[in-house]
Amino acid sequence: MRKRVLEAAGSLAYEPHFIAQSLRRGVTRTLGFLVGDISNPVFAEVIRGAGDYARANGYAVLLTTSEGDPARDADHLSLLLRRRVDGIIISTAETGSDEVARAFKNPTVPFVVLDRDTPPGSRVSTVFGDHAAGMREATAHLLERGHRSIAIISGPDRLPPSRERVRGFREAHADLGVKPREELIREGSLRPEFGKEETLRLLKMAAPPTAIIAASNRLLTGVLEAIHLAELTVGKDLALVGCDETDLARLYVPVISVVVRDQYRMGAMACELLLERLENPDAPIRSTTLPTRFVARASSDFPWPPRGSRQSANPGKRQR
Amino acid sequence: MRKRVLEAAGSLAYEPHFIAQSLRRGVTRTLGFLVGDISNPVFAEVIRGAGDYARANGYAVLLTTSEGDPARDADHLSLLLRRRVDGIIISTAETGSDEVARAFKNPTVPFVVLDRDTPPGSRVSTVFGDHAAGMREATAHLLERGHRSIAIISGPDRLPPSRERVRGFREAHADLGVKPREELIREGSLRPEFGKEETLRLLKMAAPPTAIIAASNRLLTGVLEAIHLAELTVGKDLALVGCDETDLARLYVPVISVVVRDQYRMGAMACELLLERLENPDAPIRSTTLPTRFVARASSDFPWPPRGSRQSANPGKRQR
DNA sequence: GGTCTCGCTGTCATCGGTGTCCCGGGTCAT
DNA sequence: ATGACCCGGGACACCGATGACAGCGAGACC
Repeated sequence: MRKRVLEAAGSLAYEPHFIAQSLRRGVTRTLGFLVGDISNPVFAEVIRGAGDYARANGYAVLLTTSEGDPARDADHLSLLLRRRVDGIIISTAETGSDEVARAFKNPTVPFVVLDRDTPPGSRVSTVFGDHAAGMREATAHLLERGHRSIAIISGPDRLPPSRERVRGFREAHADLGVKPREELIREGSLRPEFGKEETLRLLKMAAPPTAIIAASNRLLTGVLEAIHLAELTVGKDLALVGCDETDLARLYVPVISVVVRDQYRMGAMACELLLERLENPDAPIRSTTLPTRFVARASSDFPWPPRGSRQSANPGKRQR
Repeated sequence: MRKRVLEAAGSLAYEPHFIAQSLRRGVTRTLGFLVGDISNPVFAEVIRGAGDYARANGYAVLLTTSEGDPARDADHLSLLLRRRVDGIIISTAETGSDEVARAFKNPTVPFVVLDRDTPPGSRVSTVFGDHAAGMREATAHLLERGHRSIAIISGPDRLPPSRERVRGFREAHADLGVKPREELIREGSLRPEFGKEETLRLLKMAAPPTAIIAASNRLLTGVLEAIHLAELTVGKDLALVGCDETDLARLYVPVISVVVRDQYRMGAMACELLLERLENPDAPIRSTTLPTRFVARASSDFPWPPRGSRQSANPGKRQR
């Protein structure tokens, strides 16, 4: 009997009306994905990871991007809720918004937060990258090669990836009993211009750093711009380390060492945590941390001071 | 009276149930966006352009990506239709799929096709970039600087951007009455590996090209890899031109000349054409072409043969 | 006073799927 | 023979918004 019905349905090319199903079941099988900054190339992979996982489980993804504007975060959040998405993956703008914080504390649908702090009392799952570990490796690598004046340019302290990267940087110094020079730690913003300005400032110092760490792929572009402006050469005049596997890092000359994370997996993991809670409403809130790894390359993998350089103990007097 | 009702609705925080509205009105105010290749960084901008325009008009965007697999194109297309999107923007994989072609001929919702051929008899709007014009400029620029052996590495002939770029390349030669060397025109695939292999092959020739044009941003990464492998230097041993404003092009040393298009506008335009047909069901099918422009930079903007080079008329014997 | 026009109210069907309930007929075990 | 049980089938309510329509009372005008 069942078979006969299915056959008939097949021959008539019957497809259930998705909207009617949604109305009846009270479930749309649609997820919202709110990214703060889609112009960051690494997000393409996160989106792909989340989208693939969602689709494999019969969910579709509504994508919105707030371009770093916290007010838009809130707008898009309510837009997604109005559209009755079943759950939301969110990686907000640099600055948080009150409305978003409120939504975290009293969520109407399950949330998964990506690499962002959640206010105390939040009832949301989280996925973090273990950014400190990779940066610790990277810093250790530079220290081992002889650098003692390492600069790190990072985003604002309130963003976990930025904060954790600085933490890893400090830990690596502590591991070796070396005191980092505090004036070389520049935290502020993820905008490439910040990377550029801070690098220019660093390079103008009496005792400039011998190595620079750009603690985000977007900062790296600014740092490189500044290095070009200063007419210095990476791998010769100074060592450089970036974050994330981008075309730029892979194809720059010299190839740039980076701290990498598995973006695709982050997206898929966020989606997994979300679906877990959707399929089983009383599943507990979970938090996951995914590893990061340092990849040493020509931009930093050489002894300091370089062989045959006229570099003194004070690295300030650099030849061109 | 009307005011009193609205006030009451406001004070009760009443929000119409989106799904019920969709069912009743037969319209979801949701668009589908199917991109063939989301790992291409330029798509982030297209997506942003389309998303912004859609949102400004009360539409949301369901994003799916087929990662270059034509079978997935078809799957995702039917997925979008099952979800009752009101219209679809589509930039398919490299190879077309029969099902997709059929959908173009007999669309159940309005379609806008981005930079892709449509089979004869299609009833869809299209948005193209004027890739030939930009490439013609780029080629003329190289010819003016003295190059007579210019190679172009492009995607398959069936993709309009690839095909048009080669066309522009030929036109620029014809404009100056110069015959391009046919063996330097390499059409095949957009995969970076193709760019790498073809570049290696070109550089091994008895009379290698003095300038290389990578006719896509993804090919550029492969071309650069090959140039590094061959231990040549861009801007000295050969001139290089790429496509699209990427971090890599902007920050490579030397800065890479590129043919650029306004990605954001392409996305917004696609969305505009789609909404035009949604708001007015008997609006005619429209096609738009958006301009491209060549930006000359250090990687190509120098006379050939370079000053003080021992380069002969035959550019094959290159010094390192 | 009668008629006409408004504006407001309440009722109902519809969009399409789906869970529930009930009924009748058949099978099986006791 | 009787009750337990299963299966097919029909009827119906419901999800929430919304367009249509009828009914009704108030005010305007002749």
